[in-house]
Amino acid sequence: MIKKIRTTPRREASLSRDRIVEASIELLDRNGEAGLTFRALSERLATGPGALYGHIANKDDLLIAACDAIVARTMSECAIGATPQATLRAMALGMFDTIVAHPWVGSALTRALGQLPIVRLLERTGQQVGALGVPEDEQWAAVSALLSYILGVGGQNAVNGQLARARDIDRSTFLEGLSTTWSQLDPQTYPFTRRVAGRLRSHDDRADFLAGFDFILRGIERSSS
Amino acid sequence: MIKKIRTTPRREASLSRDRIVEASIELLDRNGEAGLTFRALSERLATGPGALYGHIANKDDLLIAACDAIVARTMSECAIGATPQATLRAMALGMFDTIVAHPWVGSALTRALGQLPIVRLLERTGQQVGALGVPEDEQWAAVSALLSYILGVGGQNAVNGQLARARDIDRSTFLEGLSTTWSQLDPQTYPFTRRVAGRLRSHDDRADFLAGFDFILRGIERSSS
DNA sequence: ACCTGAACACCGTTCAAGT
DNA sequence: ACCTGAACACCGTTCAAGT
Repeated sequence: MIKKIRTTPRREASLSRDRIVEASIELLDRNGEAGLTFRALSERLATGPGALYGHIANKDDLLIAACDAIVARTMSECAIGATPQATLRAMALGMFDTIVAHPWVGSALTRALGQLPIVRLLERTGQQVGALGVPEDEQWAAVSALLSYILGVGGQNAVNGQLARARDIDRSTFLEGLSTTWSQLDPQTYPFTRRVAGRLRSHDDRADFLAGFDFILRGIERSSS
Repeated sequence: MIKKIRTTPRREASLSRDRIVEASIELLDRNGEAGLTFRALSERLATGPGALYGHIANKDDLLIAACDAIVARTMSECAIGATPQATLRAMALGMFDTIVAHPWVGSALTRALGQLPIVRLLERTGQQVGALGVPEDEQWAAVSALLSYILGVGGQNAVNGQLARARDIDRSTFLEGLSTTWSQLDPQTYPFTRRVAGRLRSHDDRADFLAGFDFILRGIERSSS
């Protein structure tokens, strides 16, 4: 007896939350936040848009789940340093780099208030701040400052990346344009902005990020000693 | 001769960018980011959705313009202090309060990279950091740290506010829920989060914000002295 | 029990037609 | 020159019907 030949390709596996999240990440990485669509997603998974609602609550839920998968990976990969400061810096840089690689993670994080991806960051930050010797009743302030900063820069980098994709401008031409716009501002009301306009093109986001993180660390150390 | 009686109400004024922005702010304040719709907006202005495109480029442009109107007002209202530190703190608190009052401003700001509302913040911050005595080549790092922090907290507060509106939960019941969720996490992997869960309900966002801002200020002072 | 996909109630944006 | 508003090309989400 001859084996029956399939006319439609076999589905890789049955639909599951994990497969949906994995496919979402691919779509988000390829086309940014606009690339995640229930129609595109269901096509990729060879099903109908309605089927997805059996495994996820809605689009927000899906985006946060995708974000959490990426954050969990970053947390497990970034190094534990010799000192709490080093561990915190490694985590911060790890997040910076993943947001550069997956800009949509930056905007997803800002919308995940209190949810799992944020809790992962909160926990690691909290443990290291404790190890730093900050008294218990000052730990929350320190942790929320560090986290707010990471999320703030992350959000900026997200725009950076999505803007770069939207118009398919490369980063340096965008900065070039911003630099000329800023240098044409009124010198009376915008002296500082005009002054930094020139240096905009050559600056290093990653170094600036780390410098800012170190300001906060130093401020924390100073206040608890 | 009898005056002709109008059958439709007279338009207040002809369509203009300012009137559109003003109406947008009212819609955003009333119903959040979801409330700003070209249909709702054109109805409010007694015109068709297409007419708006004569005065604004697209929805993003409109949102940033509305955001800038609010930020400009805040900048002009917040006090100039006796010291650069005091002025910076007043500006930061002014932004915090306006974002609490207009949560959509928080998310609009994050998407306004390099645009007018950001430039207003950048300029004032830069001038005060200069007055603080930070050497020229370290000013950019200090300014971008302070700004990233403000934008980071602003983004969080925006979610806070929009989340409160979406489900019409009040803030304390939301924190209550988060507090119980966090306190049920695995004690082995989430000791810090569990520990702070209890204090979540009673904490003061505004005080935390200021404490974090002061960490950065202290870090800046320390590194440049 | 789970999937399917047409249908619903929306969006932002465009553009021929009007004034 | 400017406004009008139907039309276009999409969304997220639902739900009767299928298997």
